[in-house]
This record gives sequence, C-alpha cells and structure tokens, in this order.
Amino acid sequence: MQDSHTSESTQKTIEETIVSGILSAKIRPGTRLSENQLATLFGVSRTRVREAMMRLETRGIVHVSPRRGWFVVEPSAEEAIAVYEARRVIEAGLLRSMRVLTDEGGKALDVHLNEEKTAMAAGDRQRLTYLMGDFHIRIAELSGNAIIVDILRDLTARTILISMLYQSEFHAAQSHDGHCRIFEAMQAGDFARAAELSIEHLDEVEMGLDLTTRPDPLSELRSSLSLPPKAVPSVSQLSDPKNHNFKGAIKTC
Amino acid sequence: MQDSHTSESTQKTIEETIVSGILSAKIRPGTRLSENQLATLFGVSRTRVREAMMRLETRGIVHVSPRRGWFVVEPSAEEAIAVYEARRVIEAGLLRSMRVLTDEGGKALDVHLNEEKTAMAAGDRQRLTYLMGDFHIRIAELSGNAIIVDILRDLTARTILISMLYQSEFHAAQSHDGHCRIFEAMQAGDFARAAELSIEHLDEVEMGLDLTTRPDPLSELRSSLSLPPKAVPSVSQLSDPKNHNFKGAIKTC
DNA sequence: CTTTCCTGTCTTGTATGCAAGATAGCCACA
DNA sequence: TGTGGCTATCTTGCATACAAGACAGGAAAG
Repeated sequence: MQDSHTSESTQKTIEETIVSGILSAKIRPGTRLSENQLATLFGVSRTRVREAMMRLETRGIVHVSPRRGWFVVEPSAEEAIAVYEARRVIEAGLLRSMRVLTDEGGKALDVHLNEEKTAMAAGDRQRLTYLMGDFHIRIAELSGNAIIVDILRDLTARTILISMLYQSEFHAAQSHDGHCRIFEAMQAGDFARAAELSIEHLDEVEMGLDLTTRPDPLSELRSSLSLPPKAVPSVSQLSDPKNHNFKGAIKTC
Repeated sequence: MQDSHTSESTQKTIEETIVSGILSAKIRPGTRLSENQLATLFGVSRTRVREAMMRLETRGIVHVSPRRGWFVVEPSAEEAIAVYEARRVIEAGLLRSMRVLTDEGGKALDVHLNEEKTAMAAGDRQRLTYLMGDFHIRIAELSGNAIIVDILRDLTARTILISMLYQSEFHAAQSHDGHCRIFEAMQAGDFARAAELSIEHLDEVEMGLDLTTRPDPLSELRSSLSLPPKAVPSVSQLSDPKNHNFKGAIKTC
C-alpha cells in the first residue's frame, strides 16, 4: 500500500499487491480502500481498480459498503470460527490424501522451517507473519493441486486478518514447533498423524484468539464512525516504530 | 440462458443465472458469453455484465480470451483430475470432521435422496443432473459452514462441466447408490466410513470419465476455430428432444 | 445549549464512448 | 486454383462522464 508504484500496473498486480500486503500483515482489517486513491497509486482508472476489488470481494478479502467505500474485511467471531473450521477440514483432508513426501518436497519444507527459525531469531515479525502463514500454503503446493493452493491462500489471508483482530498473545515458538511436528510426521510417512497434528495445531492457534472481546456490532459501529480499529490489548509495545500500524506480532498459522 | 429476462436484474442475478444454468447442465462448456448479448438479455449495460464475468472468472467458471470473448471454461484433463482431487480432499475432510448427524440433517438428506429416486424414475435428466451435484452441497450445508459450501458449489459447477466434456457413460443408479451408502454411514455415526465411501464414490465417477479422448491442445484448437465441442460419443440418443443442446445424461456426483 | 435541516463534498454505481486487437470475407493477383 | 493482403466488423479493454446516495459541517430555529 505505501509502496510507490510506477504506473502501468496490470489488474493482477493490484489484486496481488493487496493480498500480499495482507499476508505480510501490512494491511489491517477494516482498512478503507479508496478506488480513487488506488487508481492514482497504480496509475490506472477507477475501472480497473473496481475490477480488482470485485475479484477480491469474491475471494472474501474485501467487501463494499454501498456508496461508502471498499474495506478490507473484518471477520466476525462466527466467520473466524468458520475459517478455522474450513482450514482444518481442507488441510487435514489434504494431508490424509498424501501418500509420499518427495525428496524435493521434504527439502522445500526443511528450507522453509529454517527460514522460520531465522526470522524468529532475528525478530523479524513481518517476515515471520508471512512465513507462518506460508507454511500451510507450501504444504498445499506439495500436492501439486493449484485449486487447493488457491483456496488455502485466500483462507490464509483471512486467517491473518482474524489474527490481527482477535489475537491477544503471540507464541511464535509454539507455532513453529507445531509446524516441525507436522513435518516430522510427514517425513515418517505417517500422514494420518500429520493430519491430526495439523488439526491440533489449528486448534491451538484458534484457542489463542479472544473471540469475545470484539463483538461484531461494535466493530461495525466503529467502522461506521470511521474510528481506527481498537489496538490489540495486552501486547506491550515492542513493535517496530517505522511501522506504526503494526500492533504487536501476529501468530498466523 | 434461454430464459427471457425482464430487465432490471442485479449483478448477482447474472452470476447466479449462469451458475445455475451450469449446475443444471443447460450451459455447455465452451459456450461463448457475449457481453453485449448478456447486457441486452438482462437489460443492463456491459459494465455490470463484465463485473459478473470477472467474478465468475475468479470462481473458475468462465475465462476470457483477450479481445475474443468470454467462454465457459473447458477444463483440461489435468484440471479435471485436480477438481476431483480437491473434492475428495474437501468432502472427505468434511465428513471426517463431523461428529453428529442431527435429525433435521438426516431428514434433509432423506428428502433429497427421495428426490433423486423420483427424478430417476421420471427420467427427468436435467433435474437429475442438478440433484446429483446438489447432494454434495447438501452435505456441506449440514456443517453450517458457508465457506465450505461456497467452495463446493463452485467445484460442483466445474464437475458438471467436466462431465459434459469427458463423460462417456451414465450410471445414475450407481451414483445414487453411492449417495445412499454415504448417508447410511452418516446415520450410523461412522463418519470415517462415510469419508471413505465419499472418496470411493468420487473415484467411481472419475473412473467413468474418458480423459484421453479429448486432449487439451485439440480442445483449444477447436475453440479457436469456433467449432462446436465434439459431441460426447457412445451415448445413444435418448435425450429430451426439446433440449437439443443436451447431449445425453450426465452423471454429476 | 440543543436540535434540525440544508448544502457542499466525497464516495461508489452505472452507462457510454472510444481505442485497439481479432476475425472473416472478399478481392486481386499469381 | 491457390495465396496474400486489405477492409469491414465484431470483440473486449479501458477511461471518462454523470447520477445518486452518504456524510460532515454549519447555519438557523427552538
């Protein structure tokens, strides 16, 4: 979003810029996406921005409030639960359907987990957020099924938005451990176990959410009043000062 | 598509009309969807038609060939395999995640299976096509998870398009039996078994496809030349004469 | 001081106009 | 007869203009 874009960007670029902004937690839920501003930023007319918005809307990532504007979705508690449920269903189903972990696949996951470790050691939270979500997409990529990858990518984006709204604590190490355990089960060829671990892992993350403090009507009211989203509480300020939108670290897997 | 539409239809209506046309096998893969024609049919400008097309494109139901037109997708053999794989993953994962079959849920499925039986007895193929696909959506609805329902609806639409392209034989009774067995396992509370049966059922249907006769490059070439898709062979003409687009019955679940 | 209403401004919703690529048909020419 | 190229026409791509609702701020009335 705050990138300076030279003009002549294609539609896909608008869409993917916003999605990757969400995947790396640079764009918060409830962010207003003005057609005019985006058109200026990308050097195109409103028409193309609108097309990108409509695509993102069908992907469940933005929504439009008629004649008021486009907003990054702020999933309700019920929607949050549905997203995690959908992820458990799909990711566990996917792992159960796997039969082998190829050498390249194992290597790719190993590289990824090392990247997670590096980002944790470096305290690079933005990258960590991205990597924590990306792990699950990497697993989907192992299946070679582009349909499932796309579905999980969108669900991951929503998951990150949910984390930004409802997550009170951050246990990067716990999530990383969960990923490692899933990987180990896969290496051992025990995909049923990997599926179970995946469900447990998602349960853990979901348990770390506080789905009661932010009832939906309040959230709607707040955005109607154009107030900034309430800061996530109880995360003492250790955030990167150059990114004042980033309210504490996010556990994203 | 051949409905006469009085004007002032909303965007959603364009989208849903096309999707439901596919779900009931009234619209064939490769069908050209002219912006101008649809605009006239629905009494709106091209703008809104384009928006509907873009939404359908992100749902994987239509695609655009630049400056040539919009077309209902003709999934390649590889894509067909991916769709069935995705359905196995999601539907089996969904069934495995279920814990109870409520009374209403059981009743809804029972009603549905009776509708299937009725349509089979009546030889109402269009309705049967719709019902065979709808069974799986009904199961998703039992979970109460709107995300999964939406995903499976779109995959079902693609499945029907695949059937129209590649299916050589029609075993409605076999599919119906598969549905019944899944239902029985669910009633018995054995959801792991239901998941396995669901995978077997989808395997059966996929096996009934002939994914070799229609290699992708040929299909692309054909549509480039604006030739009509090759009729599905070996289905002796028992189709309803009032719908000459309907090339034999379709097994859709 | 409070409330109501009005108006200016900003937003998206929708239609339309024009540009540019793709295609088909025809004609000239070998 | 076959071939190359031109043109007319049809398609989508994209920008723009205008309509109409939502909102904020201020003025006026109580």
